[in-house]
Amino acid sequence: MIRPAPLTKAFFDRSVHAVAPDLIGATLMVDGIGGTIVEVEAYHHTDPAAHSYGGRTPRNAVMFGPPGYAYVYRSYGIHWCLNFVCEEEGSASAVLIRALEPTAGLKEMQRRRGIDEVQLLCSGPGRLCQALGITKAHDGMALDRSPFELRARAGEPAIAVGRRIGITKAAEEPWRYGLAGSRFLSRPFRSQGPSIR
DNA sequence: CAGTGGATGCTCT
DNA sequence: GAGCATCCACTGT
Repeated sequence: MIRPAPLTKAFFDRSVHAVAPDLIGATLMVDGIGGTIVEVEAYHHTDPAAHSYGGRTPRNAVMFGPPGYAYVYRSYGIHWCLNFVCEEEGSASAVLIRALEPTAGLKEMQRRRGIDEVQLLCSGPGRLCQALGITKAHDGMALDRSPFELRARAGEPAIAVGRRIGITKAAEEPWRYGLAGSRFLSRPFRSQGPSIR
């Protein structure tokens, strides 16, 4: 059996618009718990919706560092959100991880989330961070080392494209990517949507 | 289902 | 003091 290749820093050393769709179908684990990435959003440094758009601050500092690191921030005072920092001409871009299909550590995820429904364990950026135990402590950690474990997808899945969720600036940009037809998305994509691959 | 509003904390102006 | 890259509970069909 062929084991999928680990995602190295070189994988993230590309445009965020290339990395984001390539993450669909990849495996994300934290301390052995996680699943398949089924939904992400790209935030380019020239994008008004990106946290880095207004320049470097203490919160977004990791985005201005090298690619292949986790950027974690607090959302609405309650939730954590996980991003993967990418390279774009030495600037500050990142991919927001929005949903996983849980495959490993279901019982622990259910305990952390306080629910049993597998469908709702990781279907949303806040939910998946709670399920995987991601907090501010993971901000700035390398993605190619423990506790993170990332593996490339096998095959070429059909990828749905649509507008990003929950933002007001540049809301019309089609920079949300999902595994077409997945039951684990945070929200469905419009119809079959425009699809790539 | 769709729509609404509250919880809650931190960052930046 | 405003504004969130969210989630959940609740309402009304």
